[in-house]
Amino acid sequence: MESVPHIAVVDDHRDIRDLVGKYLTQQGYRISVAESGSALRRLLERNAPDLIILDIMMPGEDGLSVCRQLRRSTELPIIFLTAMADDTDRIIGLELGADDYLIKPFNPRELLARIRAVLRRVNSLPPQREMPKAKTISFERWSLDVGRRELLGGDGVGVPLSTAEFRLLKAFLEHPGMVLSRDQLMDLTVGRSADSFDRSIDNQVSRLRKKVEVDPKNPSIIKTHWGGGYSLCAEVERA
Amino acid sequence: MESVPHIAVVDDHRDIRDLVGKYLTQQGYRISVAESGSALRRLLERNAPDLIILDIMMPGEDGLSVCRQLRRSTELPIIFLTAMADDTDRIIGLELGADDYLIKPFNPRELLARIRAVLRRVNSLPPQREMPKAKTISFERWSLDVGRRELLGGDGVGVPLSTAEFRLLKAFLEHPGMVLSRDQLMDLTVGRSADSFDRSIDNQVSRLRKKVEVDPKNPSIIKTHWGGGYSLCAEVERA
DNA sequence: TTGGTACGGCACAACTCTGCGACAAACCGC
DNA sequence: GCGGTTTGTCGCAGAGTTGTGCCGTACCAA
Repeated sequence: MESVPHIAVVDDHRDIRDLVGKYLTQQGYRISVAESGSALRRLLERNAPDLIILDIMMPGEDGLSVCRQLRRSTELPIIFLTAMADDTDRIIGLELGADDYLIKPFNPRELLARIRAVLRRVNSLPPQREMPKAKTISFERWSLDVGRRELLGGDGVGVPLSTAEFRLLKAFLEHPGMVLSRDQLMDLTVGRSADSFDRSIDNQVSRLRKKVEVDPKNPSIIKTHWGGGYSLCAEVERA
Repeated sequence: MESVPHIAVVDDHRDIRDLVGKYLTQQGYRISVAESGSALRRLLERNAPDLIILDIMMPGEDGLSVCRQLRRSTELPIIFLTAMADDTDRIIGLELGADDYLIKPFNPRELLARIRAVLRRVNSLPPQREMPKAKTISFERWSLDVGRRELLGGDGVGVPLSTAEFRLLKAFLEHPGMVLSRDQLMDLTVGRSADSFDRSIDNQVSRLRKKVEVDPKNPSIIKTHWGGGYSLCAEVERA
């Protein structure tokens, strides 16, 4: 989570999703919403969040079973946010592997504080001894050092990236080959949706191409899909 | 944490200590009790627990300041257990770096569930290898004497560092090359999270640069990453 | 070919983020 | 408590980045 933490809000009530989503967006988080467990699973496939806020009482699959299932495969932090007020419910929720449990009606600032507490714990980075960096993603003749936010050329020369460029490139590298619409790219980089005549992504792509492509006029790495978006066209290797 | 988790219970009321202690012992934990912040500190020296349960309202030093102080030096999980029921109190507690917050009167089973949730998270974390305690860390033409909290120049001249400066520098030296966000730096230095308009880190960086950089206006050791944070840009060597 | 739309790139304006001096609040040893 | 030190806040100036307008070009559908 080098950029903006990404939080998924799962609740069958639109107003709650909107409320929580809006508040957390305001607080600088990137938000995805889902109205059911299956919607959450679709979301996970596309774009895994750093934390999940989960309602319990939902029609169909309930939050507890969603949690149980998530825990089988992941360690994603989960915070229950629900109207069930009974001690026992809280205990069951926590026993299922949730990280925290907050009761509706809730104070948004408390939700925020709890989110931060959980993320703080999850992200606490262990001290590193050496410079050799952990996570780098290689493609073509480049390698992106995610921790250091630096793009290294095959010749070992570093190209400085701006924040937006870094996020954009990271978004591409995390979805290699996939055609990403401007809207998705906006979502992945700044966490807001593009209004219809937004050309900012085009611009960022252009800027990024200038740094990454051999011949920016004839891009070979970041391909344009007319009317669709862009895609990264390269073998990527994570190390 | 080898086999049995060790939990410290800090509360000025004997009955609470006994109650919680007994219950948790029954549940298979190893318990230590302390009736005040200073008692806790003595306990920490002898035998560090895996988790601390902390009351807020205590005569003398209150739980919040105990928490603040603990966070400066450790990442020990802390759960507040207290009668203060106000939202705001909870938020403050969590912002100070606590992991959870439970209100008296409480259901022991909920306490247990929350303890488990926190420990589960902590233990599932990175292999959290203990860093061999280095006495001094060298970089560029400096060496930091960690024990004496003193910065020695190549010419043997010592530069005094304030506490915050020392912590900041240490944080950088322990994560060389990494881009650290203000939030992470807050975490690493004072153990609390930064609210969005916090500029204190900028200031500390500025102050530190004045002591460390050859030309503070054109920093070469502590680099700024626009929109991202700061990073230490130097070979470090631990001894 | 022609019209309509989407994209590329340039340049500039607006904006956001940062550096840092100054000040005030908090802290600390006495 | 008291004076010195340290640390957080405010505010402004300056730096760097990002979005927008514009126009030329590429692409698609008749």
